Amino acid sequence: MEFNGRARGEDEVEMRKGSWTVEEDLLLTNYVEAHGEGRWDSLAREAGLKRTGKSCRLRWLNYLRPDLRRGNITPEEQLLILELHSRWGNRWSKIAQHLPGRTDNEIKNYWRTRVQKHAKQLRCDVDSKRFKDVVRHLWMPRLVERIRAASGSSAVSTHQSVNDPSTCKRPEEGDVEVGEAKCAGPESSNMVRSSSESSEVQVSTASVSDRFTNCDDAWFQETTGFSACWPETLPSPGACDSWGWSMDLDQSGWEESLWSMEDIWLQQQI
DNA sequence: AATTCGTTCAACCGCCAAAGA
DNA sequence: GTCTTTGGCGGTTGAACGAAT
Repeated sequence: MEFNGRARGEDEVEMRKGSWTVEEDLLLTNYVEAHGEGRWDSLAREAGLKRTGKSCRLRWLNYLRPDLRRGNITPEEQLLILELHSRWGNRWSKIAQHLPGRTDNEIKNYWRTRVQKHAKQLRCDVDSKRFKDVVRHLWMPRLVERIRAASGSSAVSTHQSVNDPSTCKRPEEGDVEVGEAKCAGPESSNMVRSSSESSEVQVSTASVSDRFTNCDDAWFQETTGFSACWPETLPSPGACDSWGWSMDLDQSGWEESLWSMEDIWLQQQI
């Protein structure tokens, strides 16, 4: 355990750093439950914790508060993160506001460990158009499919629904507002509202997936800023280099069961 | 069994803006 | 108007752990 000294008036208070002990967690939890959040610096002192206010705040928000959601990021949450990140970039706290029980730190870690890993595997920058296209055309449809499969409804041919205008459906009057855009479909139970940054935003995982399977590229580009450009003909599995990718997408573990290039190629042939 | 390597995530750091003195 | 304190945010680090060799 590390300490750092800090002058406070006449007192030289030694601040603890590093991992929190069970006793510290108890002290903080009991104090916050009795007195509420806020005034973290004085809270730390009054609770008898030799920690900075910032450290206490972080510990409470990221680990101790009772409404935290534990466990793996679900496909619905993944889809929402991808969607919101495409809109807002690295605004982790803003994104976290739309995932109840998840912290900005958790989402940031998810992005860095999972999403950036895929970009690295594809040998492209996470902010590049190519990677955004992969997210939009491979990853998100796959997530939608998984969500639909898990919910028991009939799976939609994602490629067709995204790219064939005849099967696409424009949002209609009365559909649910999502940011500046509209989407059709039922609301999920974890719908949240935020009125930050002047424009009211409503986002739900279900509405995002519905919108994704029901809408066309132009509309998607309008609402997300993605420049959709599904290739006219996809390369065969053995010809990935024509897309500039030498990565073997058949290998297992590309976001669990994310589509292999062969899956996509086969769909193209149907 | 021991060692190396890769991944995950809790915690820290630095910067910035808002509030208060 | 200026300085100080406080809290919030995004970026980064490092310990812990599991998998691979």
